[in-house]
Amino acid sequence: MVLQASCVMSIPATVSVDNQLPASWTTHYNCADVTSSYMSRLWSQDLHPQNWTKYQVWEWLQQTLDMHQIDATSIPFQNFDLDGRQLCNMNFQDFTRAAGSVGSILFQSLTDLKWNGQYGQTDMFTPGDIKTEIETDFPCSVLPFKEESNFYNTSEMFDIKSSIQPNTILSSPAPSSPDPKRSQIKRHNPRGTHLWEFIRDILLNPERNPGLIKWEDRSEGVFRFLKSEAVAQLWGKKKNNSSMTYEKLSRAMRYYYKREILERVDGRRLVYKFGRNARGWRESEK
DNA sequence: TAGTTGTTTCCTGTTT
DNA sequence: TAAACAGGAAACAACT
Repeated sequence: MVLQASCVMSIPATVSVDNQLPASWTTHYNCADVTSSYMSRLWSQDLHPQNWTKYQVWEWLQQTLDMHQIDATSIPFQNFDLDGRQLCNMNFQDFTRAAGSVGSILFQSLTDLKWNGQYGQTDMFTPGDIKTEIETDFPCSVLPFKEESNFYNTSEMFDIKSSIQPNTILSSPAPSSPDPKRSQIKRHNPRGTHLWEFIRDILLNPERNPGLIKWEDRSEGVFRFLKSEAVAQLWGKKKNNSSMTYEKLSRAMRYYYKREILERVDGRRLVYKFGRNARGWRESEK
């Protein structure tokens, strides 16, 4: 199976198959409704939560935690040694009992999956066919912009981390539960979302970012900046850098050529192309 | 504490 | 002539 574009599982290539529990979904939506819609898209094409195996429950659990940037050790995984049917039978109180303050987030996520999905297929993805990517964030770029500015309003972001009480440290993992060490794998992504991912996610969500960047050739990954300075300011806003300009942004973009995240498009101004190391932009990755 | 990474900033020269 | 491109160099912050 393939996942939604921009939502690529992140598992180091060195991790063996049986280790390929959700190691690092680095997606970090900060807005609950966006998160839920994303999760719906992510899972809806596969299998109703009722039909999940224990493994799939853990997959969902960890992905949800990663999305909210919640340390996986902050909830006792052994409390989720359940299959999908048991999980779906849990009510809100059960979730808060099992996961403390994180329970409400998990409940919300599951509820959304249960009601917003389109199920019926039975080819739930297996660890082996999950595309791997170490540092993919699904950034906040899909957050709705303020009408008047088209820019992020970071103050509106839902900072779930700050609401988590780290008082539910996993004392001992359930024998078959995801390895907490694995969930603590650190990725070198000091500033959160990478620029190219930020750009990618604007492209993937044009309805939320009208007229900033557009695809020139979707299948080839060619895109063009329509409002280069606006994108730069948007990026600056995200990075809390009011002095960001397109000139600086484009310099950062050019560094991606060497890493083959972007390819040069000669002779065309404001046009870039995703390279072979850019993930999550292809329609086939959806 | 040093090294790494991913920018950010500044700059000069070139191309469109 | 302005805007954009190209890329070197140094700085910076977060992280390993």
